[in-house]
Parts: sequence; structure tokens; C-alpha cells
Amino acid sequence: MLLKVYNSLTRKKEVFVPLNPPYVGIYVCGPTVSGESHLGHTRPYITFDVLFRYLTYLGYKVRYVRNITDAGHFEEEGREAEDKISTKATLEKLEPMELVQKYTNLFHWAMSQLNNLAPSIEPTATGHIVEQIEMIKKIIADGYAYESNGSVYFDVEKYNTDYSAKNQPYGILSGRVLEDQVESTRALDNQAEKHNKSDFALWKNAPPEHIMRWQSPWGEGFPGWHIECSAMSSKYLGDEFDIHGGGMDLQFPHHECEIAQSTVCNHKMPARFWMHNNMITINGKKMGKSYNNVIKLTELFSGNHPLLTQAYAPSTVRFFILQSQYRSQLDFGNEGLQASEKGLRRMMEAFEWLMAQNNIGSSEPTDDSLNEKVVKLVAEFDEFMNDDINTAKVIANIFELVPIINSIKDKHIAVHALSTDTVALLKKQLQHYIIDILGLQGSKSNHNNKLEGVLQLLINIRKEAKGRKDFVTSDKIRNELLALGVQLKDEKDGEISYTID
RNA sequence: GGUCCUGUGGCCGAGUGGCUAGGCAGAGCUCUGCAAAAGCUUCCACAGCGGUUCGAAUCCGCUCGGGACCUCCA
Repeated sequence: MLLKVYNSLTRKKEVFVPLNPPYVGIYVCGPTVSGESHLGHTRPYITFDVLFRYLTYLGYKVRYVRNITDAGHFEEEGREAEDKISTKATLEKLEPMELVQKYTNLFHWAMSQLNNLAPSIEPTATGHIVEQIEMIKKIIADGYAYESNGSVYFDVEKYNTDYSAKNQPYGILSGRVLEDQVESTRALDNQAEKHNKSDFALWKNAPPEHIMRWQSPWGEGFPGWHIECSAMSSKYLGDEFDIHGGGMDLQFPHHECEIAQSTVCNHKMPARFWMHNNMITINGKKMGKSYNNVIKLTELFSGNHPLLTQAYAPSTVRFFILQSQYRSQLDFGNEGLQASEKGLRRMMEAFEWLMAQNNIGSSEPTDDSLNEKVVKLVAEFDEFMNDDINTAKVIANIFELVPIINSIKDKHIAVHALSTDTVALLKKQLQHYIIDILGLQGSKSNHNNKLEGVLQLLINIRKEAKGRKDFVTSDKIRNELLALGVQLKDEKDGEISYTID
């Protein structure tokens, strides 16, 4: 069974074949750490985390490179006014690296909360100024860039003319035609420096007040926004690599520019597969500063935001995102998140119960059709993932297995209904998919022994109270624990289990 | 205005032309001291209008609605 992914470049699903198996190189555009990560950042990093995990599961040796954009035109909100007041004290002045460090730390914290694996390499733009300058020099030498007032611009017109002849016009990825673009481009600063409006900056001259600046052959400045990804992807993955990913909003112009720069430099289309995740919307609108609807991750996890009726756990957010296919728009809302919260809990509880059992299944199963059904549902996990990473369908199948598991637990289905082989397969694949690939975490992962001991004590007291029909006491224990966020559940076998919010 | 995507039941979402994904919510039932949990059953769909087809949520056209991008904004 072959993995197919949708390639934005060809606009169709294609069989994924690595350039140099068993190695796979993935580059994903990382965050700009001039501000706090928000809900919109979760989608690409969860999407490509799952891709990374799935490729690993398939046996590939994956190098996952995700950059940190820490160079550019940075200003911290609220800091500017303050700086003007106390310019004398060095410590009170805005130190660029301080800003960048702060938000990098926050980003890493959020990624680990969401259970995203760390990338194999996480290069920073500031750590690759030299590589970027070298690349720009090369592009100038090849005649595809020019200097203007201490800035360097890429000559899109020339590139388009020359490379259209090679069937790789500017706009090949996003389906744009350069001639159509020029007309509709609106006025921007420094347009006079450019030969054509469609040209983009490789290097920007830094105005005096700019906080980040490096020495270059063209004077003090900072790299253009697109060049870092070209420089770092080719450095760590080669001139041609397997997959380049990112949000749909980056397709144009960012990825288009990357293609142009890298192709001029390395004479190759940098990536063979371009994958783009769709956006998260809030009430149908893309999240963004201009819409005034940004929910920061700290706000999302704490519930401290006017649009939120409650806090949402990182695992809930991850699950919510994985319940849709990555190329679909996903509309965010309290109802949807609450549905995910409950669904995830039900799924995890069934899974955790199953994994703790050792005596389910029989060498002589009594229900062949159920056996077949389970085997089929499990086999489809791979099928769905191979069809452009359809996590939504995988999760739907898991939910079809949940009632089967719970029915075995509640003895509505006999323990020997399924074969031992089927049960073993089910356990193995659920473990692979829920934990290893989807990266979902159990609700009880933050247990500690002392708390468990205390709860067990209360559970025993409640059992005794129930035994002598002292329902006042048993209800008091149940209700007060519930108020604290601990829910007791009377199981069919007389045992009492619990979940903690 | 240009390019592209999209419109599925109360909400979120899958959907390869024929066999009503799934989750949450609602209703009923079973279990239960009561509840919760769990299980079973069930209600509610394919924006509108045409067309192709034996048959369309799925293909085509039109209308209406929504979204993304349009070069420094990450």
C-alpha cells in the first residue's frame, strides 16, 4: 500500500517516493518569534508532526527541519513607548535577542504542551546570516538580483522570462501568472528601489532605528524574509529534498520566492512535494491581527479570552485539529472544542482499559463477523493515512471500535468473541495510532501515587458505605469529589473507577 | 478587480456516482439505591435552480453565500 499525498505543485495526489530511501527530508516553515504563538500556529505544526510521525512509523529515516525566524523587522508590542521613556538604562532597552528568546521559549513550551515532537534540526535565521549572504551573492552573480540603496532585490521579471522557457515560471506553485500580478499590486514602501513591483527583497538596508542589523557587502541590514528558508533547507536537506510544508497562506509569495531563489542558486526545484495545511477560522474568519480575533495559546489553555467559555487542554486542541483533514478549513468554536474534549476522553478511556487487559480473546472466537469487522476497521487505519493523511477517518474508525471495547468491558460482548490474534492486532495498532502517530495523550498521564492512594481510600470508604446502604455518605463522597473535578464511576463489576479533569 | 478554494443535519466534521462516516448535543430504552459512565435504538443533511446519468452530496452550468492569497504580513 502506497502513501499518497496531495502535492500543491501538481494539484493532485501523488504517490510519495523519497529521493533517497530510506531517508526522507522535510522542511517546514517555522514561527516568527516576535510575538506569542496563537491558535493558528497549532495547525501546521500538528499536521506536520503527524506526517513526521507517520513517515517514521512507515520505516523511513526522517530528518525534519523546522526553522525559527528570529531575524527581521521586530518590535515588541507595548515596549516601544516604554523604551522612549527610559533610554538611559541599558537593561530597560529592548534587546532583540531577549525578545526572540522569550518567544522562542514560549513557542517550545506550547509545542511540548501539544505533544509535538521536536524537529530533528531547528535552525535559526540569525544563526545563518552567512549562508544567506552567500546565497544572495550567488544570485547577484547569476544576474537575477540587483542592489539598490543598500538593499538587494530579486529580479522576478527576468527569472520569469528565463524560467518560463524551462517550464518553471514564477507562480508555478500558486498558479499565478506574473503578468496578471503587476496590475493589481498596491503601493508599498520603497517601491522606487525596485525595478519592478513584483521584485522581492533578498537583503534589506536597516534604517537607524532598526534593532536587528548585520554587516553585509551591501551595508548594514537584515536578510529578506524568504531567503532564510532557502538557505537553511538547502544546507540541511540538500539542493533537492522530499517535502516542503507550511500553511496555505505561505504558498504565495513566500514559497514561490523560495522556489525562485533556490532554483537560481542550485539549479533545481528545491522540493518535490509541497504540502499546505488549510487555515483555522474563527466564526468563519481567518485568525489575524487585523481581524482582532487572535487567541494566544496561553489564553486558549487557560480559558482567559472573551471568545472562550472555558479552558481547553492542549490534548483537546490537538484532537480537535486531527478530527479534520489537514487540507480542509477548520472552524473553531466552543461547541466543537467541547465535543472534542468529551470524545477524546471516551476514546482514551476505552483505549486505556483495553491496554490493561491480558485475558481477552480466544483461540476459538465465537463471533466471526465481529472479528472480521474489527480486523477491517484496524486495517483501514493505514489505508486512510495513505490517502493524504486522513486523520479524520482514522479517528472515525477508532470511534467505531470504542463501543466494541466498552461492550467487552461491560460484558455485552463475550471475552471470547474475538480471537486472541485480533485482540493483539487491535491493541498493537491502537497503540501505534493513538499514541505514536496521532500523538494523543492519556488522561491519566499526570498521575501520582499519593493521589491515587488517597482516592483509593475514598473509594473504599464509599464502597463500604454503599454496602450498608448508607447513601448519604456514599453520595457525599461522590458529589464532593465531583466538585473537585474527580468523577467516580460505578462499574458493572462493582468496582469504582475515576477520571480527573 | 485577479487567482484559487468552498457551501453537508442544532454544532464540528468524513465523504471514491449507487450500500444514509464519525464526534458532540437532543429523544427513548437497558444497567443503576439515585446519578454519572457505558451500551442499544432513534430524530435531524447534503445552499438554490437547471443539466448529464438507469442512478448525484459526489460530474457540468448558472445563481446566491462563505473563505484564502494578491509581494515584507508571519
